[in-house]
Amino acid sequence: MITQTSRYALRAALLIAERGDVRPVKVKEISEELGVPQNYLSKILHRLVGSGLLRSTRGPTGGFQFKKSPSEISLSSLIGELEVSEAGGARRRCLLGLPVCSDKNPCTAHGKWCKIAAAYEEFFEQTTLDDLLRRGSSPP
Amino acid sequence: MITQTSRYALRAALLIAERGDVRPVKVKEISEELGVPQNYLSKILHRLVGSGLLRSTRGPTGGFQFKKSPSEISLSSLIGELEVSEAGGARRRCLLGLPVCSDKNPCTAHGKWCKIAAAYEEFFEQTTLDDLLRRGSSPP
DNA sequence: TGGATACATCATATCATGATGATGAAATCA
DNA sequence: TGATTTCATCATCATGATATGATGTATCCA
Repeated sequence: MITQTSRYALRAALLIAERGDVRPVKVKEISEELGVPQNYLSKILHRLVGSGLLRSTRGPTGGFQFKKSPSEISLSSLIGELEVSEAGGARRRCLLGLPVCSDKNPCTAHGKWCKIAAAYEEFFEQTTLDDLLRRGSSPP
Repeated sequence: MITQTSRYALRAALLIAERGDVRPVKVKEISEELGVPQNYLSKILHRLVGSGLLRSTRGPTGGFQFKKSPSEISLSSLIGELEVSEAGGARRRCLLGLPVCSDKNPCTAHGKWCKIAAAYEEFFEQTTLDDLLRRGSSPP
């Protein structure tokens, strides 16, 4: 449902969100903790720097930090730039991949499928990093 | 959400289901109608023959037919064998890709995400080809 | 029997994803 | 200043998805 790259990004982001307010979090630290290839993770985080979510600093005491609060970062804003191929999203919306498929002009799968696709998209748009941080209580 | 290959398979299957009871449906006919590469489609349909869903016959009057009624063919049985990489499905069930993520031992995304993933899987398991055939009426 | 038809298969190409290893470049600090 | 640390980047690779084109092979029918 989401790419490996996005999963890495998500888990790394959670670590950075947890620890980043004290000091920058190093790639090596994250990659060892998550079991993710260091160079690959470095490139992923670098893309998140490019999309304006993270700040990176080099040298000793360097690492990655978020520029915004975790509560302001939706999963879709995090993952959005990483999922290149699914971009456009139009393809995601019609199960059969028809160029025209809408409420007015639906394919035979439209009724059921667009509910699935909508729930999927809403989840990523409405869930924030903060929602996924470990907490004492778990809201419904 | 699903691969191009699966989309081709689905649309081709619908054509075959619609027309196949009269006579076998030719690859060329399908590929021209759907705008799908003929050789590629041929290979996809051949895989569906391999998984026991379709019967193929060669020569003039040849083509593809379903071995079972469209109402007995779930989308997951159709697509299941075509989506190699997502096989196992365990990866699909945890947003963060954790090896262990269950109701008893959930990741922080589990609550919301497993509803999404479950709805997705149920759709493919419970929807049959017959459900997607053009009909006069459209059930809720 | 032999040509035409249509599926089966082989060889090959392209692209994105997911990765590995080496090197470059900025920042820190002794 | 110069060694160390850390991110940035380059080169390369393996794999699966998505094809394309040529060839093989079973079947039908005149």
